[in-house]
Amino acid sequence: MNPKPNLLTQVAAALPGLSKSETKVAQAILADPEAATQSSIANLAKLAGVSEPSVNRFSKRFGAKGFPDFKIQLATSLVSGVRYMSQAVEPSDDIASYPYKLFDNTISSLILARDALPTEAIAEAVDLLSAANRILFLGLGTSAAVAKDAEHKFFRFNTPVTTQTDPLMLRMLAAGGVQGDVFFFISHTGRTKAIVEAAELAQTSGATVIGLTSAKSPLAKVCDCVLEVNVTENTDDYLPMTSRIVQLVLIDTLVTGVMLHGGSTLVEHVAKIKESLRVTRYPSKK
Amino acid sequence: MNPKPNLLTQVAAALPGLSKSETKVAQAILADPEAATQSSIANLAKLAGVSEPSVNRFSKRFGAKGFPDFKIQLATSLVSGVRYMSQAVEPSDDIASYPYKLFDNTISSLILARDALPTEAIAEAVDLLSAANRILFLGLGTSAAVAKDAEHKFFRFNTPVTTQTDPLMLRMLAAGGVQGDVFFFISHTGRTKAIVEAAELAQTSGATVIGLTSAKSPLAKVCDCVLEVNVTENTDDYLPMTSRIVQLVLIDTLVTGVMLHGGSTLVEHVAKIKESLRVTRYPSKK
DNA sequence: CCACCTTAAGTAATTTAGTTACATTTTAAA
DNA sequence: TTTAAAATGTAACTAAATTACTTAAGGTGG
Repeated sequence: MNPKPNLLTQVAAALPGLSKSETKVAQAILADPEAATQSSIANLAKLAGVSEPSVNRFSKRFGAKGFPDFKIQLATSLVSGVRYMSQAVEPSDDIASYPYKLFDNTISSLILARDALPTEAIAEAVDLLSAANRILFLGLGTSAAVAKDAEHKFFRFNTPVTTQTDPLMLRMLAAGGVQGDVFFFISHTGRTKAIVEAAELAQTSGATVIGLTSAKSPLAKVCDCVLEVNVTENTDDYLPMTSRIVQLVLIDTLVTGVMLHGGSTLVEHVAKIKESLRVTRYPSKK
Repeated sequence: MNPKPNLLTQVAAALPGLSKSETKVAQAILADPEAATQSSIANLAKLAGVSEPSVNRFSKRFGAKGFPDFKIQLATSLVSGVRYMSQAVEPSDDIASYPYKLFDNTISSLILARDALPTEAIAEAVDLLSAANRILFLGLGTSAAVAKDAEHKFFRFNTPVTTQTDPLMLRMLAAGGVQGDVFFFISHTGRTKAIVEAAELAQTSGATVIGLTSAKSPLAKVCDCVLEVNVTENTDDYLPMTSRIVQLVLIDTLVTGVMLHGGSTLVEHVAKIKESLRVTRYPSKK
């Protein structure tokens, strides 16, 4: 639907197959993409140590109409200066770099996820969740926090909603599923045994099973509806971080979908619930 | 540090103060920013129904060197086609629009937050967390899920970490704080009474108090270290969504900071913990 | 209420930047 | 070693953008 492979990534990927001067141009651009978007063709040519037409040819090779067009596309690959490419955090990073890297990586993941949203699955999940008599959000570890967040969001609707992290309770819940129940399993890897087994049990029990996981995982195989989220964690040495953010935004999408599905009645209901929280807060001045 | 207010937002904001032809240009650009980045000055002038120099003057008014430069800046305001402006979800939205709006809004918030990161406070919080004997992540409602996520992340370090959502337990915990304890309060509004009161108690008890909240809120006033996150929720009719995402990424930043602070010893410890989870998963094929 | 001044917008000339066509060099193959 | 094809550079050319100038519009003081 939105096939827009990032130009900067493309340039990096094409590097090995480029000719001598084209390589020089590519390197000059990759060295400082922000600067490249600002320079004239003469400037960049000088910087790369090649002639102007070489830069022009380079631009056309990547599908641009010419150099100015290339610059525009390049600028689009940068998000307000965010380098829309994965950058691992290194031990040498300091306070001036790692926070930005983390935000940039998260933003990049969201952009990639946005360009590959499983809209049909989302629509299906919204229908299933809207029709549910009971919803169970189930995840372990990091995904438990995601499940908890989902519970909070859906709690504001009229449908009973639960989370559970005890594996034994999970099995019992899953085994006791009935038609009308929607089991929503969350697992980035889709390989957590306790989750996959619970999903199998739920599937057998006649309940509806939705999975928020990566494609072709064991969990995906046992779901009625799979919400695929394929995020490659680039911070392997450290901790998984970006995938759950994407999961959370996807859940926001489902919340919004259910809300729109429910129409004004549901909106009013949610407003009422929101209002009930007012007294727990100190009033704002405005 | 990175003061880059978004051009598209700036244009929209400047609209009321613009002259007749400048307004026309602004409208033409706002109507289809993507197209504007692709057109020539002649094209855009025709589209807006003004002369070419008007477009040029317009460009300069917004700090650009000229029209081409303006186009580059404009392209930077768009993230791979993401409209880097808040767009409210409307009842008329369907599956083809609302998921993208949600992702776009989240991405926009992250970009804005990234350009206003409280780096000093982050550095301070990292030092405090690294030195802590015990860490308590405390939030209610949506922030409870954020706290739970933080707990999961910090659990992998050597420091004892807890969360608590029962308001009575919260008070008791806070009252019983000792030096070496780090109370980490999470509240988007910073106006939740139970949280603010607990923060006051913790403050009095001699423990260190960190707040992840918005600036100048009641909570911010009673913290030793305030991590300001100023996200304006643009989905007022529906549910708070983007603020917690920013909070989560900020916590990721803290986790990374503590990790870097701890050096190789901590990295090894975390690797060991990660390894311990392996047997709970089905092996991946590769 | 009119004249003048200030600001805004358009026209046309100029300048700058980018492109194309062609020449030269390099490289690989026969 | 010759030859041809691919790659790169030079220079002429084209298009686009900018500047300087002119005209028009709107507001203010006489």
